[in-house]
Amino acid sequence: MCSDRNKDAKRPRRATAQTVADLAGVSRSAVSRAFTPGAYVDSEKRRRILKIAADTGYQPNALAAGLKAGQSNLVAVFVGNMRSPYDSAFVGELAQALSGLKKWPILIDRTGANTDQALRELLRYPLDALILRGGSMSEEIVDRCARFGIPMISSGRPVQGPRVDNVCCRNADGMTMITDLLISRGRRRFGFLSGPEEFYSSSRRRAGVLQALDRAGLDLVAEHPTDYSVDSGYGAARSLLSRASLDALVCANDATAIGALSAARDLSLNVPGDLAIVGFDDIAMAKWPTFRLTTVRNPIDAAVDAIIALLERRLVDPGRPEESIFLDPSVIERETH
Amino acid sequence: MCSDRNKDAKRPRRATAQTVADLAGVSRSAVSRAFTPGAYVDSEKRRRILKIAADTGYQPNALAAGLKAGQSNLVAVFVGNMRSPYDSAFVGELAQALSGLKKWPILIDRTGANTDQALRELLRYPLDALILRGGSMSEEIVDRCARFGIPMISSGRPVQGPRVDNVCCRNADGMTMITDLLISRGRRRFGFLSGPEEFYSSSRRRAGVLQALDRAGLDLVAEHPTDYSVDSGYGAARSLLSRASLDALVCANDATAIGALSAARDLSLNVPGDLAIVGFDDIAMAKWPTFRLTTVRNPIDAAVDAIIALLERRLVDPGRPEESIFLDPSVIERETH
DNA sequence: TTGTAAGCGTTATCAA
DNA sequence: TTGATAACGCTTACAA
Repeated sequence: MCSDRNKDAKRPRRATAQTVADLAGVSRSAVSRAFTPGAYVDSEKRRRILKIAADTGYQPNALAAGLKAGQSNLVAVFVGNMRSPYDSAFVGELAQALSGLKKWPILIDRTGANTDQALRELLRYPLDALILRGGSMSEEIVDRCARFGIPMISSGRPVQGPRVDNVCCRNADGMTMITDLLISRGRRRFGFLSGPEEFYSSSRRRAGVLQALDRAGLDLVAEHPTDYSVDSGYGAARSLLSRASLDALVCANDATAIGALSAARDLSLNVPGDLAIVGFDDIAMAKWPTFRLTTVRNPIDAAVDAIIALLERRLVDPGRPEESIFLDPSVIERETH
Repeated sequence: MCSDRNKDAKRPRRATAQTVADLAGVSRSAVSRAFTPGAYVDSEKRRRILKIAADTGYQPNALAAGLKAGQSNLVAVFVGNMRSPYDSAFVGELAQALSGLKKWPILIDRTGANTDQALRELLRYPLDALILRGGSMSEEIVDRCARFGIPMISSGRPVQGPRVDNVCCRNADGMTMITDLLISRGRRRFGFLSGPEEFYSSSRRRAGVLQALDRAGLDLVAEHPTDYSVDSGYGAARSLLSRASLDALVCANDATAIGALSAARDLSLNVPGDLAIVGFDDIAMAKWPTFRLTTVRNPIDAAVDAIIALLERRLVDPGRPEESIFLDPSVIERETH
């Protein structure tokens, strides 16, 4: 093929500090100072410069500024699965909070074909940090991230490593609380829908249920694994409910609880009359009119606040000791218990 | 393994091409060439350089490379609301597809406090493009984006402007198809739950319903606005169903259809016996066991494919004429019609 | 308060 | 095939 004829139709290069400086009759550094809060510039001159900048659409090039400063203001956000309501709400909140700090989230979805490769490519940018939604990720991949050398904040799975800070919900406590609630309401025959083995949250949540039952002198009557999806919750609940007589079904997350709720309905069980069903996370769907699910709130806002706080501290002092923040879940009583 | 020699030190600066060059006893340019596919380097030397790079953790600094090239490989993805299942699934798919192109999505959520400000700040990066999920955004904000001067791809709301390409689902056709289906099944008394006036999709979807009814010589019996949320769908449906006798309720999206489904149940209406309820989008929840919603598929995969294609073409030839790709929706028959 | 000049880490060009 | 060199656009000592 031949060379393109509209080569001159190239995208116009953006205005630079020099462009503005020439137009304003000042030096390039004056322009830079006009954009630097607290720098020494005659305030009248600054006004003139900013005016011309606005007219020409000039903005300091963040690539050049970042190169100079050794900081990109870019933050990788690595998340398990954007199709999970919890993860996507988490990402939305986080993106908002980061933009307040003028940090920009680059989104990486674990479900991508070769994420490892992609993550490595992304590291060509001198990222300020890597924020990991590790609750929905395997230990292996999380550990790999911790070795990249950039500051990391892991949410949902505690990770040991240099410059790795942690935010984590007290999963076990949450489950103990809600199981206690069910016990106090007279439930005695408990079933449990567990999460994927490789997720940290799964084992902690299971431990919480077992602890509450143990203290009450009760045994788990039946148990079934799930992959945390609605469908697998549905299947697991059907199988469990058809082979055991239960009066309470604790589910490792809301999605499986929602599946279980549907299964109970299909089996003509009365919820909460015959059977209590509870979940964990308090995703948006939990309060939908059809479900009104009693659940444990895994607070996204608190998690995001904690991440932001840890990030700010780490950026101020990169050598500071690693820190972990634990979040308290709370029971949300709706209509399925 | 993990050497932590400078625990008090500032974050170590990353290895540069010079570091690797010195170690390998070659010039900086040789290192650069080793990382440039198809550049002239002795293949043995390249191997040695890459080995040393791997050992030192060297990767070319994307900020410097981008500064040089006048291209950042960064793409802004501006989305209406990450709490909407459609938008978040869209973002997930898009992020995956972009990483295959080595383009990195920076996520901006419209619901942020001062998004306009944030977007402007983000433009300090020489972004390759701005991808806009405009279906869930007002015209005003979309037009503002079109004026930023960087290539833009709008999905879900056609936008006129230089270097603005469009991807859009044939909303009206989809609604016409599903309304035709209901008519062919004998439905005659139609209600409609409309979307927010300021969203482009709302009016198109409404037009599609009206066209099908018109051709069949039917009138819309009743109509109620929503904000596209489940709750507003629930409220709108309750209000509509209590004042009009309907045998079909067409909803402008799946969320409102799901709300309507719950309202119908609470009113002891038999779906689909007494009343058909259908939605639009085919979000993940539409196929959940409790809903099994008949709906119109608004194909995310096709939209993402189209966006990627448009992006590639625009990057190759920035001056090319603007292009629009229209996507065909399809009816998904489940159990509510 | 202002301007000059020296990098930041790359890559493209050019001469060897 | 290789190495020196000149940008890319910015910030910040340092000098004026």
